[in-house]
Amino acid sequence: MIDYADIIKKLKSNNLRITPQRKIILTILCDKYDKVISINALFNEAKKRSTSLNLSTLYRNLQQLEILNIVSRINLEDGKDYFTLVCDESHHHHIICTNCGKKIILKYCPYNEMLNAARQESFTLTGHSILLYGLCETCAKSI
Amino acid sequence: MIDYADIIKKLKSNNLRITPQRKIILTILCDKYDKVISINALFNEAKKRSTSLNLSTLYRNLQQLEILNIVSRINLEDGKDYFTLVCDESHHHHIICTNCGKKIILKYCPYNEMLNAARQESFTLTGHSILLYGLCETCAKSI
DNA sequence: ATGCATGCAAAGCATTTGCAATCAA
DNA sequence: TTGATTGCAAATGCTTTGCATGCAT
Repeated sequence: MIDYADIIKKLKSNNLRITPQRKIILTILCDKYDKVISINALFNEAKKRSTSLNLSTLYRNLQQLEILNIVSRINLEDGKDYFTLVCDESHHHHIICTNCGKKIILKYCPYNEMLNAARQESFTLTGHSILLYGLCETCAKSI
Repeated sequence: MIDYADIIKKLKSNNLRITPQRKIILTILCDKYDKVISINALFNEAKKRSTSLNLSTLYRNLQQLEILNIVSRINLEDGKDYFTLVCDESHHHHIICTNCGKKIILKYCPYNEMLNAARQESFTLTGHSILLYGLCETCAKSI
């Protein structure tokens, strides 16, 4: 699993500078490595930790981190984007807790079955998106 | 499959009035019943057909039609919303041509397998979204 | 006649961008 | 030193809303 130090290396090797703003963004994402987090939640968390961070800086950084495949952007059913550290580079999908954002890697992917279904309709598949919503054990108990 | 006349009935039974704007929106959606269409494309098509239609009227109508389960809103990977007539009320997913918007009903749904995967992680599944992207036969040939 | 629907303009909201100042390397 | 990065403010783009007018029933 990728950790903070690895990410810093990856940034350096891409000629990106290690600024206080980048550090705080990455620290928060690492702290919440098993959750997805919205831009606003990330921004508020950064404010709590009393580091100067401008919203546009946050947007710009998330874009860069996404391009470097350090974070991934997940569009949930509420229409908003959420972010999370990429922690498994092999093909997978997610189960996400709609209450706390906890994410689970779902290795299962019905790609072959879908491919067959697509072929029957003469479609050439180029991509797919699968997202499961639910409640994690903790949230299921507390709600 | 639901057709124009059915939709008009459904609108009337819900005390919605049959205005020229509603007619043009529904006519376009019926003409393109096998495709998804973006708000802008729908708006431009309406202009072509030379009927007065304001963008906010379009937004308002699409919201109402969605609530009545006459159209469904699909959020594609480009982040934009697309609309299409609901033409099969039973559970299904879609394969969508990224070139022309053609949609195919995909009856296949790996829900049970996903349920098992979720259980293994102690997640209670509450929803899922599956979307396949591809090229339809026509577009695959022409690109 | 009634009140739902529309057009218009303004407001809202999330995100992006231009630019000068700042700072990491 | 110098070029990447930031903060700020303005701009952008999409969607929603308030309100007076119009129109379907």
